[in-house]
Formats: sequence, structure tokens, C-alpha cells
Amino acid sequence: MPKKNPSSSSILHDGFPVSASREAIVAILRAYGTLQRLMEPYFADFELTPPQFQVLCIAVRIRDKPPTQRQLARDLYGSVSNVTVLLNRLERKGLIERKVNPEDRREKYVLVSQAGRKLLNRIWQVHQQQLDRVMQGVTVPEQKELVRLLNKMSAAHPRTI
Amino acid sequence: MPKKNPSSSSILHDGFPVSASREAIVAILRAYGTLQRLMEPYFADFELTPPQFQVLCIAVRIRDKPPTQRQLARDLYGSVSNVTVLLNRLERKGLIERKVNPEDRREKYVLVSQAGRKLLNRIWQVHQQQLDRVMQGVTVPEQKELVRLLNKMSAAHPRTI
DNA sequence: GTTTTATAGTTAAATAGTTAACGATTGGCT
DNA sequence: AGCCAATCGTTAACTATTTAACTATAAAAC
Repeated sequence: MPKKNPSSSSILHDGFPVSASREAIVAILRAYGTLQRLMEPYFADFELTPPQFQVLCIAVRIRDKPPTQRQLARDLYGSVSNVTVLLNRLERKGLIERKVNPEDRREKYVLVSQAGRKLLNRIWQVHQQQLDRVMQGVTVPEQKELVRLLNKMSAAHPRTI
Repeated sequence: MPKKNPSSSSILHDGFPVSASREAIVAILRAYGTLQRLMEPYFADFELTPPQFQVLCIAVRIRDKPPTQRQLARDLYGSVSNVTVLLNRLERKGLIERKVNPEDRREKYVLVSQAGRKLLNRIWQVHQQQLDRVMQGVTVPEQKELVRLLNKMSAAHPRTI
């Protein structure tokens, strides 16, 4: 008789056996879901979505030149077409601007507008508090261990791009 | 002068400071991305998507009665309307069937068809191998620690539903 | 017993993401 | 110069997801 594991989630009781790797993967999916559930209403207060905030954060970074859409996609680990759509919405809200590179008219620079910068600063004033709230169940040393383990997992599968 | 953290990822260099909770959240997002990137092509070989596989796994569980769409949604931690759409696609592929409960004609039971069961068995024959491959960078004791930490984080934010 | 309320499921509109086809621009090769 | 290939971005079609509006059925209230 297989002994019941009282700490294991009831999600797993299908015809497939529970294993360490399966539990780890389920835990990652669950943590991601928790994250989404907490961050979406938080960003909604600023009339943003999590990916839109991510785009603004990356686009606002100080560089010699602003990023092109392609660089943005690379930094987001996403596709160029997805960035096009995200930027359309951010542009419609007046948070970013596109500017064709005059030296290579195929490229477009992404500039965070004054309104976009103001919004980012407004978010950043309370952002650390929100991040700490999300991780409040885990101590700081545990958070560091979490980072080590998760990054070890991700590092075992380097992106080819 | 704030001292640089050499282990921090270059993703974070915007105007907002790095912190333990921020690094943990970024690591979760990154791990989720890695997971998606590995699982999508894997399931595509079976002409499934990860959510569709999830639906089949939950619907196939042995119970006294098959689940209703609402029960399915609850177990998936998703919305009822999303389940409707997922089931439409699985039904079109002949992997599930809907059957109205004659005792309460509002409800519909979700039954995994013979073809659906065959597909699940085909996947399960290689599934453990795939899960182990995903977690291959992390030892089994580390996987268990990962589960403990992630679930501790999720448990601090119980769902109200 | 009829009306009201609650519940199950569907549909529509919005955002996010993918791949594939396409248009525009640049630059190399002849 | 002129064609060809590579690169940048957009568009289209698909899946996934949410919220809100809608339909159908059942249960409760009167």
C-alpha cells in the first residue's frame, strides 16, 4: 500500500505517479500562478499589465542609445511580433514613442515618454513594498536559496538564440 | 556608493534597485519561461498544448462520477469560460466528450474518450523522462527544497475562492 | 403555481503569446 | 548600376486567459 503524502497537493492524483521532478514542476507552475494573481490587480491600479510594465522597465534603461524593438524583444526573451503589439498599446496610451533610426531606416528606437517616466517613478515608490509582500512567506536567506536553485534549473537549459 | 552584486542578472539594470525579493521573483518568472520553452515543443509532438494536457489529466482522474466543467475549472484554478474554450478544442480533436447530467440539465460531465485515454497513456510512457530532463540541473534533494520554498511562498497567499 | 433568484455553461471583447507570411530597407555581389 | 540576400518591423491566424454579458435550467419565495 503506497503511503499517502499529506503535504502533496491533491492536484496530482491522476493515473501518473508523483515524483520529485514532477512535484518541483508543479510547484513552479503554482508559484507562477500565485505571482500572476498578486501582480495583475497591483499593476491594474496603474492601468498597466505585468508585460507592459516589463517593457517600460527595459526600455527606460540608460544606454548610449535607446533600444530598438529587436533589442527589446531579445531582452524580454520574447518574439518581435509580440513586442510590436505591446508597443502599439503603450504608444496608444502615450507611454512610449517609436522613432525611426535615420541611419538605418529599418530600425525603430523605443523611447519612454515623459508620461511613461512619471508613471514608472510613481510605481517604483511603492514597488519594493509589493515585491516584499509577494515574498513575505519566505525569509531572505530562503529567498536567496530559491534564486540559486531556480537559476541552476534554468541554467541547465541555455537558450540557443 | 551602492556596491554591485556580481551574481545579479543584467536584466535588472533599470532605475529600480535589486533586492532579494526582486531577484526571487525574477527567478520564478525565468524558471516558468524555461519550463514553457521546454514543454511546448514536447507536447506539440502529441499535437497538444500544455493546458490541454492538464485538462486531460484532471478529467481522466478516477472518481465516482466524471467531473463537471465547473469542477474542472476549480481544479485547474481557472475560469469556467476558459474551460469552455479548451474543451471545445479537445472535443473537436475527439479527445473528450461532454454529456449533460440528466438529473441536473445545467451541468455537463467531461469524459475523456478512448482516443484521449490512448493519447494520455502514450504520453505517460515518456513523461517521467521529460520531467526529469527539465529538472536535470538540480539534484533530487535540491528539488525537494525547491518544492518546500515555493510552496511556502504560495501558501502565504491562500486563494479566497 | 408563478415569479424571483441562483447556478451552469456559452459567447464576446480584450490582452498576451506563438509561428508564418509579408513589406520595406540595407548592403553585398556581380 | 542592379539584382539578391539578409534584416527590421508589421500583419494574420492561432491558442490561452480574463471579465462581463447572456442563455438555460433549477431552486426558492411568495
